[in-house]
Amino acid sequence: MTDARKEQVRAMAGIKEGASNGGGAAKPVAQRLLATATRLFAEQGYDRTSVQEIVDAAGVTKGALYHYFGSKEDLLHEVYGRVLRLQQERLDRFADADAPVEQRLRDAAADVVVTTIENLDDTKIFFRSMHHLSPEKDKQVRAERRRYHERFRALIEEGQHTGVFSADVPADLVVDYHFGSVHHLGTWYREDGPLSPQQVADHLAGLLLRALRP
Amino acid sequence: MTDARKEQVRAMAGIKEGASNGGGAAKPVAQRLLATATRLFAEQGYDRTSVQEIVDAAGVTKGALYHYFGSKEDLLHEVYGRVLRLQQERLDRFADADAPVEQRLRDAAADVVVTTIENLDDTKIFFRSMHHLSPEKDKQVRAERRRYHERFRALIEEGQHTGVFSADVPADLVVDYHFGSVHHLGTWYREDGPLSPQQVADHLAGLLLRALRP
DNA sequence: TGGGACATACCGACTGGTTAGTCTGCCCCT
DNA sequence: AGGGGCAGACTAACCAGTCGGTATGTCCCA
Repeated sequence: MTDARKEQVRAMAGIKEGASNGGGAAKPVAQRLLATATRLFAEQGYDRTSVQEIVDAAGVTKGALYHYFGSKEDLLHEVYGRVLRLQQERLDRFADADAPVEQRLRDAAADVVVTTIENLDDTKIFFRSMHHLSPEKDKQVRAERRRYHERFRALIEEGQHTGVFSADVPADLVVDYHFGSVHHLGTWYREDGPLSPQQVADHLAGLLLRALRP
Repeated sequence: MTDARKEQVRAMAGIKEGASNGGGAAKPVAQRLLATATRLFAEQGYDRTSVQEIVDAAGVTKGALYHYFGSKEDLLHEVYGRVLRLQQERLDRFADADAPVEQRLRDAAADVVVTTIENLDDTKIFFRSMHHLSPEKDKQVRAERRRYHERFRALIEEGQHTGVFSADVPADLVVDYHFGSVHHLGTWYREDGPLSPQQVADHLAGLLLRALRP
């Protein structure tokens, strides 16, 4: 299989289940491999998870994995791409809405918390294993992250310029402030804990908005 | 060398330089090994750093490393112990001070930011590689971290009970909120950036205090 | 004061095990 | 009959930890 074809297959690995997949048949192999790898990376870390472990857990062999993916690192990169696309798309939606800036920021800030918790495996991997990427892929991921960061910062600056947010703290720092708490969710949030994802999101967004009160 | 003796030597690895070390002589080997390992772990991650790399960079051989440390993991654990002891000691000092609770919380919150930045290599390792510890050491580290967390939470609860902090957000969540931003420092803070450690600390402590205003 | 007994500090070759990735070939669908 | 989709044995590299060995003290008793 050519590398270009692999690219296509990787893109398809994210498609919804059961599209062209009749009855009780199992997930397509590429999808199953990515899902299995995601879980294992989140549980044990990237370096501690061997390719053999992944294929065993997915019920296939190395031949299958290297048929669909070019390398172990490709799996990691795939996870990153998924998270980045999802969060960027959602941020854009909230930031472009027709509402006062306080509301847009609150909604965007809360939404990223909810989607982070709902994809906690992906985001755990994202924050914990970023430095395992090769220089080129790392550069690409950083560029996409910067785009996200800047969109978020623009919201805060808008509020600062129009006077609804305090301007005596750098907007950049506020972005990292909020994403620190988002980043940290993977460390402490437990599904069986006392707070629902939405409750956590409301609290964190509330704290951010209050910290920004003039 | 017995294991108990190794314990002693490890404890000494933290001593100040030049105590019984005359003239221009290099650092003691154990100290140099730990410092080198810390730097390499922070740069490349624990799993990506081989023991051979560490001893090469420190200018010794494996024999020396295993003379002073029981295992590669011991080096990691040593870094953790250093960070935990330092931060717990400082938190206790600020929390026990004779001042209004707002002031004590502000000082403690700002101090942990400054010491985190000043020991950014250690804290990078701490947050990124915690899950590389063996179950027993992990348990020990978690216990010490919980003690730290609870001391910090007590400060917030005190303020909530006396009415100087808003009580409509769980104190636990506020602790994780702040430590999220501290945790995150290793990702974005650059020594050559526009803000000094103290400035970052003042901003972050300010944001926390404002978020807690009733 | 000299010398044996023992400890410390370190060297570096070696071992057993693991790992990512490759390659050849079979099976099945079209 | 030709190629996509995989199986599974294989390889070359690497890695943590071990172990026998050496050099440099230090202590103690004759």
